[in-house]
Formats: sequence, structure tokens, C-alpha cells
Amino acid sequence: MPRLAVTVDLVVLTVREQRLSALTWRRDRAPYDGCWSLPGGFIQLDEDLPVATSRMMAERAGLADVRIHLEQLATYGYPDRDPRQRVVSVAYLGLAPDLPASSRAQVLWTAVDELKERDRAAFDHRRILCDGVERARAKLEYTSLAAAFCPPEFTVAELRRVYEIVWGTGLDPRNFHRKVTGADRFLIPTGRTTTRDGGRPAQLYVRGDAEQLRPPMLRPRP
Amino acid sequence: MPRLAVTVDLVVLTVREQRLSALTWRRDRAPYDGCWSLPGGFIQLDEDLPVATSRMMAERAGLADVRIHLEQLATYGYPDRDPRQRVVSVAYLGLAPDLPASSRAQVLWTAVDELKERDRAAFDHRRILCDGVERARAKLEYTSLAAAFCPPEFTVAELRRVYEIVWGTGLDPRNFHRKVTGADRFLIPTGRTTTRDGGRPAQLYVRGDAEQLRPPMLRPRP
DNA sequence: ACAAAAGTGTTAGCTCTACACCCATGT
DNA sequence: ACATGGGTGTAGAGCTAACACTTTTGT
Repeated sequence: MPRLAVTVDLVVLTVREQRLSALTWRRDRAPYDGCWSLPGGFIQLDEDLPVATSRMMAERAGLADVRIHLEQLATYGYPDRDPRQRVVSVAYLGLAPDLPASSRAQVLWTAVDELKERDRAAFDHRRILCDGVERARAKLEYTSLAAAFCPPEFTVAELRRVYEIVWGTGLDPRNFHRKVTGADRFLIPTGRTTTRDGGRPAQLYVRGDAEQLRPPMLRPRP
Repeated sequence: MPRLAVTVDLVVLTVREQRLSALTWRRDRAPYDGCWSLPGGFIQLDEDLPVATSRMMAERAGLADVRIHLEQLATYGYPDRDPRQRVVSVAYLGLAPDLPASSRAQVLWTAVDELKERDRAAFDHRRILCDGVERARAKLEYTSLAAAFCPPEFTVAELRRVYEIVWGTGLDPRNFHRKVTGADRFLIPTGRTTTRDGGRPAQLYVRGDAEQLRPPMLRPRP
């Protein structure tokens, strides 16, 4: 066995059932038997990191052919983080809409709050998860990434719920509406409407091609 | 020789002689003989990444015992980036005041503009450098990191010159002054003054303990 | 008719920008 | 006296937060 290995680990987040949730792998062998871990695995010698990430999404997360936003998060490499050998892990952050459950029974969506409470994380994966959640929270402020949590067509209220759930705060529906519909190239109206949220029919939008959100949507501070 | 190696590479930036400059290593052997590269090297099996970074700062950059701001930048790992073997590089970004030249003749401060023009970079180090510069530019907006480019005591005008040189833009001295002196815990006045910039004596400040800059100092946009 | 949610208008307060202007030093 | 850069004041534009109000549906 080589003495040094590189892995890719995935923090895949979504909003489902009114909670911010992450894709977790239920371990069934030592070390950390029975603990949750992030989906991931060793890179191959001839494989680029984004390619390895896509392979893990398909093989380990059970999400083949699903287009989600993916970006590199950080790299974790202190010497004894894996008791078996020296492992350097490159973590990637993925943001996904509320997808059907994974095809693998071992892979589950779990609310982030529960994962933080339960002291059953393998390796340093709880830390990696927290870093990913914080990155997502921060990026909602000044990018259009919140739409990555939404289905292809969505309403302003659904987008607002994403912000409220990820940030854990309430937002004024009226000011929020003005802000996101006013931002350049963030939301493209489809012309269609829906009443799936109750009340007056709401416009349906698709994601625009803006990446930055200017002016930013700042989190309410205490 | 092992088939997979992990290195740490350093993007160490400073402002000297009115230019944004980076610490570069002049290569004297294949591959890329004669090209510039970033200082860096292989991690040891029992060595944490930040520890390896400090060791590279001392051994390869010739900057032992110098306290600078260091943060992880990104990880680069496509398979043929090093022709000898598979190398995954964890890049770190360092921001330093205008330090004396390195103790090693092989290590030089070079203006970033020149490094981008000259097509003589080893590996993908030009790309890593650009990512580091862009990270630094972005972080000046909403953190207090600009002060990491300044000596222990500095004036508001010196801090402003950091912003102007890193961003390549002019800033209004009066509005800048109001903004940075008004930000909470960013600058602590020492009570001393200096006339080293000419004109009326300027207050000297030391860095405060704020990490965030609120409200942010936004770059002028076209 | 009523509840519920979408969406618009309004106002007070804040921040940003642009500049006029004064201050304290070296020459 | 004058040049140089430090530092303050101020008015207009734009943004934000808070909330009253109208619109359009389902029941």
C-alpha cells in the first residue's frame, strides 16, 4: 500500500423539508464503523480532481448525470486524520436542488443540524461539513448561488425560503422581492405562474447567467 | 520513487517600489530549467500542511521567523502538471510587508505584471499566481488584510497606496481616510506622527484586531 | 366573504461620492 | 510665501429597512 494517498470528499448540500441537508455515507466497516462520513474516495493516478469529483458523485453519492454546482472547498491534510495511512483530502462543495433520494441505501440526506449535534462523524468530516456550510452561507450574500438550490423553475418566495433556511433568519418578503427581481441577469421571468405556494399566483423564473449579485444580499446581523 | 506526491507551493505577495510583487524561485535544473516557479516543495509524511508551509517559508523562501499572513489558496492536481510524476499541489497565499531581500540568491521579488507577461513560468505556477493575486484583490474589499502589506506602524496614506497598487486604481484620499479610520477596530492610533510622506504630519497607526471590514471597501467598477 | 400569499409604494435613515475647504509641515 | 500631503465638512444620489397597502387566487 502506498504511504500517501489523496482523496476527494464531497459536501453536497440541498434544502429539503425546510432544512439544510447534506449527503452522508453510513459507514459499515472500521475505522469509524457506524459513523457518518462524507461521500468520497481515492483519486486515480491519471485522473484530474474535477473528474474524480464527478466519479464520486456517480459511484459514491449515487447521483450520476445530475448537474449541480461544484466548487473546490479546501484541502485537509494533518497527519493522523486517517488512522490507516497519511491521507490528504481535497474537499468539494456541491449545491443541489431537492433531488430524489440516492440510488444507494448507504447514502442519505441528513439535516445539517443533526449532523452537527450527533458526535458520530468519521475522520474530520464534521469540520469539513461545517466549512462547507459556512462557505455556502457566505456565498449567498454576493453571488447568485442560491438559485442552485432551486428547481429549474421557481418563484421568488421559494428562493427566499432558501435564503431563510440556509441562514436561519427571516427576511422581509417585500424587500427581498424587490431586490432579487431588480438584480441584473439574476432571474429571468418565464411568463408562467403557479399557485403551488397558495395565495395569489406567483411568477415563475429560471436562473439567469449572472454569477455576482450586485448589490449584495447582506445577512441580517445581530 | 512513489507514484503520487503532495507539495506545498507559496504565493507570497508584497508591495515594493510601487508594484505588487511575488516571491519567485529561479529554477536551475530540468524540468523548466531557467523558468521562474513559486517556492515550494514536497510535504513530509508526518507533517501537517501549515507546518510544511512554514518550513518552505524558511528553507525555500529564505524567510525564517518572519510573521506574515498565510491562508490556504487552492489545490491543483491535474495529472500531467509535472512531467516527472503525479503531483498534487496545495497552494498557500501569503501577504507580507516590504521585507528585506531573501537570504537566498535563487529567490527574488518580482513584479506580478512582469511575471504575467514573460512566458517563462514552470508548471502551472502562472495560473496559481494569478489565482492568488485575484484572491488578494477580492479580500481587500471585505477584510482588513491590506494592513498585512504594511510595516508595523503605518499611515492612512500608506495603507491607501496598498489598495491603489493592488487594485491598480486611484482612490479618493479623503473618503478613504474617513472610511478606514471609521471602521471598527481596523486601525489603532499610536499617537505618534510622521512626515516621511511629506506635507503635514500624518498619524501613525497599528493594525487592530478586526478581521472583517464593515462596511466593505468596494473597488471602483468601470 | 375571507385567508393567504404576491407584489407595489412610501418614507426615514444610512452610506457612498464628489468636491470645497482648512491644517501643519518642509523648503 | 508656497508646495505638499493630511484631514474635515457638506450636499446630492443611491441603497436599506420597515411597514401600509393593493392584487389575485383558493376555499
